Amino acid sequence: MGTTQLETVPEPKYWHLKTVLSEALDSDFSVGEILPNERELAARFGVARATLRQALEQLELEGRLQRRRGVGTTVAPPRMGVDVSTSQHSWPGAADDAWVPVGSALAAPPAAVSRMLGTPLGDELHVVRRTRMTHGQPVAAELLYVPAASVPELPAVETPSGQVRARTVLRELQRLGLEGQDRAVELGSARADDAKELDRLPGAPVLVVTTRYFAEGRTAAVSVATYRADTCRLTFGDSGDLEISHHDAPAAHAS
Amino acid sequence: MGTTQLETVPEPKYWHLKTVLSEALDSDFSVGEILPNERELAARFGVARATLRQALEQLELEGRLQRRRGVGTTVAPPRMGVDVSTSQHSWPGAADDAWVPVGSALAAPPAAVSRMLGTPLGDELHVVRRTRMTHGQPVAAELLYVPAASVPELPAVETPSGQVRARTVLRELQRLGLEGQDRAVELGSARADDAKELDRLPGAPVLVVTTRYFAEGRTAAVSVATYRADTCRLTFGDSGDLEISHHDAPAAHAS
DNA sequence: TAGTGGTCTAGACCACCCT
DNA sequence: GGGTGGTCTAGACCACTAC
Repeated sequence: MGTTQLETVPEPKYWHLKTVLSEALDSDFSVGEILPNERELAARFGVARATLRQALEQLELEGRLQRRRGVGTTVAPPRMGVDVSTSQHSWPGAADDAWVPVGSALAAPPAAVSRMLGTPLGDELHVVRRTRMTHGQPVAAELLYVPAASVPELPAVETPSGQVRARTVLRELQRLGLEGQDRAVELGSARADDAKELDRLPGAPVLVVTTRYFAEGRTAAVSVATYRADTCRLTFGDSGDLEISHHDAPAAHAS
Repeated sequence: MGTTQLETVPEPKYWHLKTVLSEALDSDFSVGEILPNERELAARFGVARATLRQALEQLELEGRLQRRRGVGTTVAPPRMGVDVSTSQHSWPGAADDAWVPVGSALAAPPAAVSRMLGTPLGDELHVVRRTRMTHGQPVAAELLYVPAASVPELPAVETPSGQVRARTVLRELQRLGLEGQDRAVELGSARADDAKELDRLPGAPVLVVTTRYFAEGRTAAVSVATYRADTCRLTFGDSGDLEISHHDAPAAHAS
């Protein structure tokens, strides 16, 4: 291990701060413990509050910290594994899969969803809102888009328009023979309504899971589920008990 | 008494700004086009540069923008779908799966990896670095951890320690009968070395895909792959041609 | 060398939670 | 009311890229 590096790269302060804080979290704090407030931490490290906040934001993004306005900053528990495996060949709302129907209404979907469903842009369809709970905490908010053609038996009149109607739409869906589904995951930021559902601020980072359900030779429904990125690790397969601490642990670097 | 409360909730400036910019991107700009610089944009909207930057950061997080120091801010193309489906029952490096071996060395893995492999903490093992290219762009950097027990035929001496050795380790891996694998996805921030590989700044948001490979009744190898979160949408199944524009499009809100 | 985004500062005020 | 994190400002300097 030769003394390789010159002084070439001045590391940003917030980056160094993040490292220091991360190590402090490992050694001096336990889960749930609250940290000193931002003004004091900034003073203690001799930086501006904005700089300190940049470090805290990174740590929150990595799921190490949890910050709540009016309360404080606490050490977050390890991320929970949330199973999103696609193996189960069943419609949403079938065996009750930890999702709780919240409501339903007729509305026009975003353009991207229209495209996937092959419905004319601006066409209204059933939109079912559901929430996924794990350990008593909301971890995901979902919008399920169901074209009227997929639930032909459903009365066209829109009377209940609430939780009751949501259950009705889901029940009607089960009639269709599910032929397959596929899934995509990407990073997004929470819309205001999803953020509220997830107990986060608007713009919070989320993992967006888009699922297409196939039946009768076409895309019969589309689900857009937003998972809290700070608290969730999405698992595919039987890796639910995987325990990953943090990706930024001291790493082995291959040349 | 029709006190229809307007504006009881003042929307943060950066949030409103993000919305305005997002719409402008849709209507007035095309992919690859460069935006006015930050100082001018801030002046044009009558906000401080820091506030404008908060909006730009959000848009970059959502994959709408791309910013490069010394160059400018450009409109990003839609995210590319990257297949990470686990169906293919093959070891990494088998049918050459768009991954390019970069190097290999002996090193001690992070604690979380040791735990998954069941190797003593601090034990050295083979660490293979690979890069995944798509459309000529690097989209992912991977560290593949292989315990010596999984490649018994490999000479213990560490001579080549480069790309040659990486290929050797991968070739030896194929000898084992792969019994299964599972996968987990979570949000992380790029370490300095991964960031360099991905042509991003340290701390850039990445999707971390952790894969466990099972053989001979145990976990025979672990892969930690970090994908650029700004440019990639991870797809599972045959949804590679899915085209999702942006999750924040005008949405239908169910009650 | 000129222009870009990235980092940093030292303040101020606001929204929210608790007691 | 007192304390927390969230937003915002108006500057300054630095690192990088391209010409």
